[in-house]
Amino acid sequence: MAATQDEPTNSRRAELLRIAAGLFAEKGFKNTTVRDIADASGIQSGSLYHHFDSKESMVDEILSSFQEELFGSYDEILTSTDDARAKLERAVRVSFEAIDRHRHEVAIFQNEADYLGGFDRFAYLAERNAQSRAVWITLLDDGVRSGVLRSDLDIELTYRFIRDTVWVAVRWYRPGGSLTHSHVADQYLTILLDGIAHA
Amino acid sequence: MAATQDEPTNSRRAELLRIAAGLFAEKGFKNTTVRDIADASGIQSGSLYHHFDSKESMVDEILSSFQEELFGSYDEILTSTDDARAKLERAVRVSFEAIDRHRHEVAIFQNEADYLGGFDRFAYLAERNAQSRAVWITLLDDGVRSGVLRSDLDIELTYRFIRDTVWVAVRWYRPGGSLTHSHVADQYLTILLDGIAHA
DNA sequence: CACCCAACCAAGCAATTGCTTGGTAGGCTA
DNA sequence: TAGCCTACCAAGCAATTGCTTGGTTGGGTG
Repeated sequence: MAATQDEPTNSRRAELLRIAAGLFAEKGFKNTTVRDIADASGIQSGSLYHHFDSKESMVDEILSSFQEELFGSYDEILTSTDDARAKLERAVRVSFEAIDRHRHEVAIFQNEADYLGGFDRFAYLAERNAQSRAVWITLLDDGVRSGVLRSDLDIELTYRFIRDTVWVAVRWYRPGGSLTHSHVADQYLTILLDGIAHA
Repeated sequence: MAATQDEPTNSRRAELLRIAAGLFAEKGFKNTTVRDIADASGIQSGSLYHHFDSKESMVDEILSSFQEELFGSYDEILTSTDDARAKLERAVRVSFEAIDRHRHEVAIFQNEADYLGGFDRFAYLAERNAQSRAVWITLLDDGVRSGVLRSDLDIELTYRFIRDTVWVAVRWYRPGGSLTHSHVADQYLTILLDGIAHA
């Protein structure tokens, strides 16, 4: 797991990471060459190695710092005093917010977690995945127990459906477009909670 | 678009395609080398070129023949005499069935359509995408018009949610596992149509 | 028996890959 | 003014890539 040191003079470094994240998200990690990143940054490929150890270090920093922020938000929800339904709604909204503010990072995680997870260095990705599952299962269990959610649900399957549908939105959602992330979250919660069938 | 010629002696060819599909689905297209495919097939990498023009030809055949089958199923549904709700349910079930029977092909399409779509040769992927959208939008419109579905739905967003949630299941669904594709379809339709909230 | 042909091998080529090396420009500081 | 440090360049290396080439094998067919 990479250290995310926000030292005074890392603006250039941070910019290079942003550029790399965009390329990784768009073309895939392996499919993006260090020369691609260098070209997009207006420097030579070798110059990247003044800032970073390797291409792997770049994704590492991109992913780990994003995950840290995201799970901070989840923790806030879990420890809040909201009721089960409000917590579930907040978790969904926070996720769409993450897509809005960090679409490159989300896309990279969605597309590359399987591949990267194979390396020791990225073992934390699997841990984060388990942690995320724990959050959602807790929220769903609480929902059923408190009578907010239907009791005939297959919790495990429901978790997968929510997780997948929320995060896969990163494929088409574009910040600044005609849809805001909160509008998308509203619509999604409507469908998820009450279904699309006429009452 | 590749011709899918089922000539008498193409068993070896078909087997190589199946092996390639598995690798493309698991590791990605660009991330799978012709040597990987050859190793998995027990032959030399050069020998693949006795059967296929190029690595691209292989995905091409894999994807185009799958798409042909899938859209045949969709057409059957559209031209059937079922009511709006039954058609929608059938479309969902057919999709989960496709995941069950052709998970490699589905996974490849989900993961590589963006990348491959950039090449002229794979322009048909975008056409198929549009065709698929037309199918779902038609089903949803009919549903709203006939009163089966709620009229306050954002049809475009609803389409995206259904499409994404259905197909993304290929990431975790495993044929022969504890869940059958029809059980998954049942649960999904329950959530989709009636929601997860307590009535 | 002579021939054919599908299926393969062994070797290698040109391009692309991640990364290394030795050096330089220019702003800041003691 | 001397020294230092950040950010970079120019060149290239070893490995890997998709694909080509010329040749071999062995089961069938006339």
